[in-house]
Amino acid sequence: MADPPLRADARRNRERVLAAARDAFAESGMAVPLDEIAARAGVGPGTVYRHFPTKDALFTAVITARIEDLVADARARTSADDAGAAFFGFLARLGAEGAAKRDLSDAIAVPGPVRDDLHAALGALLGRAQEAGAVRADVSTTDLIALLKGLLTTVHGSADATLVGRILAVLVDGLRPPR
Amino acid sequence: MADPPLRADARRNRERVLAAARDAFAESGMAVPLDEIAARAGVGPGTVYRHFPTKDALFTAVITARIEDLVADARARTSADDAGAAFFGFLARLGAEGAAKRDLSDAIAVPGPVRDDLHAALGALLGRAQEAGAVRADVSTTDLIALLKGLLTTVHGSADATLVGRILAVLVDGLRPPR
DNA sequence: CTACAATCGGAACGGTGGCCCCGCTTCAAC
DNA sequence: GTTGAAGCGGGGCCACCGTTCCGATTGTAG
Repeated sequence: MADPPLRADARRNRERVLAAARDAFAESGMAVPLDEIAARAGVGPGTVYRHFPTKDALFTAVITARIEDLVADARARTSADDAGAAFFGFLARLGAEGAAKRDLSDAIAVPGPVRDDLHAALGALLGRAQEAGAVRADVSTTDLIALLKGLLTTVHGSADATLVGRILAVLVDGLRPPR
Repeated sequence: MADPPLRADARRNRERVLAAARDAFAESGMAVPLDEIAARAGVGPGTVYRHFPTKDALFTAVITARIEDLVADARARTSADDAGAAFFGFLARLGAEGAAKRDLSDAIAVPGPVRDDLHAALGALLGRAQEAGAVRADVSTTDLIALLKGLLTTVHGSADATLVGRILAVLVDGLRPPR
């Protein structure tokens, strides 16, 4: 049942493709042609398809790893700090990530397993923050994702470095319990 | 210099194309193939191009008219009510419109003349509301558009009728001057 | 009614991009 | 070294879609 181990060159190419995909997706999101990813990796398109059945699968592989990092980061915060700070810290982290890489906004916009991962991660943090009274109780994870979409799709490549901060300020104030 | 008047059938077809485009864009946004618009209008693709030089031009024609309606509506509110109510009323109106039609979210996301129109309309309302002290002074029109993007791209076709209300509640609270 | 020009329809073109096929190369077990 | 299989490359197929072209059609001026 276990797959036989990959040949050495195959493993190397797989890593190259993943690295090229990380860069390309970060710059241009899902819109980047698969042939360009292959070219950046120094392989042919056929090789990409040997390792990933579809372009979406490659995108999912790249983004899922990134989101897992973010979630691990957030989980670390959660145990140390209070739930409210963990939650808002995660939002800030998302904003910074979105400003640097274009793929997160595609990940949050397109329904699929990646979006579900992010949904789950946000849901856990949101729930704790709500129990602690740091966030209003009437917002759902779905609402939160909708609110973040605009942030992530707008901030990438903006010349204005203060943009993320201002948008987050509005979101944070709006998410706090009403007076 | 004045263009000669259109032939009767040409004028009729132009209206049919516009009506079909309104429906099609509302349902599927810019993603709808131009051939489908032509089919709905009962004309050939060539006829569409006789009246509109490009698909974008057709989209612009459809959306610009809609935004002008919204702006006129907002302007009417502005003179009657106070600036804060006019502003927040316009936001609610946008949310309702976005829930019903999918094209507004494309209009706000894609840079171009349509986006600029909306930008200008929002800017005027926002400025008045800020002068009246109803909205925090440190948000720009660009920020506002970013915040609305998520709302508009999420809300269309959602089964949850209360979604718009909850998202708007967060935005409204966040946009109010900080305590 | 005639004739001309405006208009129409839809087949065809060109570009793009995801994905597959297959002859050749390279690895690694023996 | 030999050899069988895993892996590779990239040309090419196909589907989609915006746009254009042109022969057929239809409105309308005279």
